[in-house]
Amino acid sequence: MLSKCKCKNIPKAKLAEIISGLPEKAIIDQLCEFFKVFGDSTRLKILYFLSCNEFCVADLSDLVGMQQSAVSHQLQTLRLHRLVKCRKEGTTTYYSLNDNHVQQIFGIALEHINEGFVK
Amino acid sequence: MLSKCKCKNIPKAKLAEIISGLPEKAIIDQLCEFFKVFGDSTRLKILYFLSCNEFCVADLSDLVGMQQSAVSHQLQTLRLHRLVKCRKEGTTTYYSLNDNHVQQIFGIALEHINEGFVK
DNA sequence: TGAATTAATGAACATATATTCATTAATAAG
DNA sequence: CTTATTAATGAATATATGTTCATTAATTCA
Repeated sequence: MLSKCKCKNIPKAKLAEIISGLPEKAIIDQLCEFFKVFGDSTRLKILYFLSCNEFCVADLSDLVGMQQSAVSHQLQTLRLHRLVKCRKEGTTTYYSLNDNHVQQIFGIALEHINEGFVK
Repeated sequence: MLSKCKCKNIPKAKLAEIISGLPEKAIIDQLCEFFKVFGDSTRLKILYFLSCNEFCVADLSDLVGMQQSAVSHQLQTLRLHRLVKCRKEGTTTYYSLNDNHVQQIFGIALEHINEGFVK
């Protein structure tokens, strides 16, 4: 490990500890997928609106200004990642947030963004 | 707004409030970009290692098992998003975390993932 | 000055992904 | 039963993005 590198200012024991502390691939992949979900403006808008109230697909379509199909596809990925849940009433499907972490995540992200203007 | 929708179970006043509360495009785009940075396994690994210690590019290249160029490109994006900072010493560049939110974000994301197994 | 080392950069390529279009499924209403 | 409505799905396309390869820049050392 670290064959070519000249950075020897870290004890081997600590280095081994760091390497063994790397989360296993499955965890990293899940983290990755989780963050990817937030990395799309349409999904972010949907999540914002659902953080205010439950909405049906047609509502969300209007609100985010995107076709029904596009919104439905995005809701599917949000569902698959358990960020939203839905209940059906006749032919309409009402979506709502399923994860209390969404708000926290947004808060931290906004802090980071705001710091960009301060610095 | 909400022309075709039958979901009238929300007062117009509240709806207007919700719509006006939508963060402006610039903010959403920034949020989006911020989360995209975390949506890549190579970058996640880099961030993990940098959360333990500072490392030079060659180190990180070995640690994440990826070519120097790939790591350098990813470090560039991490730098552009102010998640890492660097200091130069001769020809080597040492990178370290620049954002105290990274740990928090990871924590919340891990909570979400773990809940997936409980439910 | 010239060779070696480390990192950064640019172009090309391959893959991933968001959107659109068209269709289907499911339910409600006439 | 037929039509209308709402949402979900699949295929196709266009765009975005990560990695590699090749090169360049900057610094150190002989």
